[in-house]
Amino acid sequence: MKKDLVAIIEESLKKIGINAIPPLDVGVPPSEDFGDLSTPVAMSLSKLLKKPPKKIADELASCMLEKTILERIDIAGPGFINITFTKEYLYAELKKLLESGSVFLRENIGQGRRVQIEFISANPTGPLHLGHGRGGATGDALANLLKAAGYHVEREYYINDAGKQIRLLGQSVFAWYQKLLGVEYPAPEEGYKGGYIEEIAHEIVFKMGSTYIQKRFDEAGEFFIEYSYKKILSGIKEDLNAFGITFDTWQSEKELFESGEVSRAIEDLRSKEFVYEKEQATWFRATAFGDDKDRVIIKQDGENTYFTSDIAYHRKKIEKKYDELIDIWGADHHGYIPRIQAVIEALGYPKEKLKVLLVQMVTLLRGGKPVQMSKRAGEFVTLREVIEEVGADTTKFIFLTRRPDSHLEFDLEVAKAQSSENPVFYVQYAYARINSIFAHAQEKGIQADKISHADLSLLSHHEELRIIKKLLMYPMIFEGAVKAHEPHRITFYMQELSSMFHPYYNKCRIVTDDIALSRARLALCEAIRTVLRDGLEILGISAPERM
RNA sequence: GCGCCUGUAGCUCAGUAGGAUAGAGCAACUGCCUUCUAAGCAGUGGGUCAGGGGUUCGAAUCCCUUCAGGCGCGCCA
Repeated sequence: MKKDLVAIIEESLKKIGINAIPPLDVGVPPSEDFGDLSTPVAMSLSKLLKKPPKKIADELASCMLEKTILERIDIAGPGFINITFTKEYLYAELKKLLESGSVFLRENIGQGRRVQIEFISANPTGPLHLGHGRGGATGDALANLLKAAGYHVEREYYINDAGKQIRLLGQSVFAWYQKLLGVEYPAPEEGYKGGYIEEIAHEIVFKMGSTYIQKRFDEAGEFFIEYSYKKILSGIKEDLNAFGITFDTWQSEKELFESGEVSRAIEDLRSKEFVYEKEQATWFRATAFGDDKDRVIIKQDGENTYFTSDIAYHRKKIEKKYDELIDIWGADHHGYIPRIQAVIEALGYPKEKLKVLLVQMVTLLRGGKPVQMSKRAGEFVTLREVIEEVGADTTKFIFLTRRPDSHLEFDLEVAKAQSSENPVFYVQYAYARINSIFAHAQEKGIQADKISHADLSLLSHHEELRIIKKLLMYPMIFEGAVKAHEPHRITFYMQELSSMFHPYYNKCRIVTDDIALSRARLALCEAIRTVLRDGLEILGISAPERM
């Protein structure tokens, strides 16, 4: 719909002698009475052409008038050009939608370009919490969205299975293990304290007995570290499975060290003179690329920082020649962006190669009161608990009705209480309802194959035309969501479409004795179902056959 | 102190890359199930877009500033 109009406007602009065509702004007017689509192009050209907007609009309109798909062209307000399509055009486009389904709905914006999206990447030192859930829902939906738009998308989870935190995890479990066997052993300072630490220790006692009793940590540590993080990682994978999120690749940090990629990355930067020694430490010259200060990569004690492996990790990613890299981070890591972009540039790539999408913090509430969370103290509500309490679809939907950069209050009581009237069910119910209509139609003997040949011109009710127009706007919403990397636009569209379908259902009976009309209406339902399915699939939310 | 994000209806949030009369859900109130699913429908009320300046044909949106909240500013991750 938008594409056709843009083509017409461009052609008309040329006719009135404008060849340098600016990016055309086409949108939906504030009121349906104004028309189907609208453009302020006459106003934006006014200064350039030194003519009043209305005059330009008049000239454009007279060129556009000869187009047969346009029913009406109105010039309104300060110079808006409002256009209304003919019914014939709407029916023809609806027919295309019915015939080609997602091909019609999804603009091929990616053209096969390769994108990698890295998200969640929570340390395997404890279970996932709600913040990871938000990052997960967002990353997964964005991946689905870009894939639907013709990108070749890979989802990656980066596993921080090396370094200090993971050792601290092993020590925490080790201390519990000794304690369970009656040996007094000090828990590490700043160690992990959740109940899951004790559980893992129990498991080790059960499996290994007293093999490691009264050993020193540096004798037994490797076993405890490995066992613990692998256990936690498999728990994370189960949680992700319950949340309906999958990854294509899992990159281990440890492996980056073992394969020598970390040292190669450092040597690479050193050879470019972006790495130097100072005060018994090794530094990366981040200030050469606009960061506030240089950053340590090898500490005085000879240990690497987390940043060191991140350099190697991003080097590895960038050398895989993706067209675009997207990292999704919690907003508390925002200060880290200049540093990692400095790495990208130091490696000889434009910093735009990596896009970091920040997802804001989630405040978890129960009945309006904040739930205190501290990972190390072991006090937190896990993602799994939230999924079990309010449901995966509802949880995802709540995340996907917000912009990523909005601070989110997630009230467990509200999410649960609204459950029966939650907008997610409103959308899913529309889908289930349509299935039910089709089941009923089949009982009445209206065959599905006849629906595709329905006489769509019988869809003449005001409600029906509104719905058709809404359906035809989907590609436009889709395109906007893809370009802005904003899946939530799809969510809002889904709600709007559903809010047209339900009243229609109540007002106009779909299956009646009038076979021809029934077929036409079923065809419309089929189109709605197609769009709902497409949108829900992108959001990663289930489309239930019945409810 | 500096940096990033946020401030829109009682609550939770949208507002399409500056466009027309600022929207939705929830909550509140009134009606509707012998007909394809009432997780639905029809209707009512609800606003100093945090405050103040500026940019221009036009600002919730861009710039400056004040206020409020969140998060960062490690040889932690």
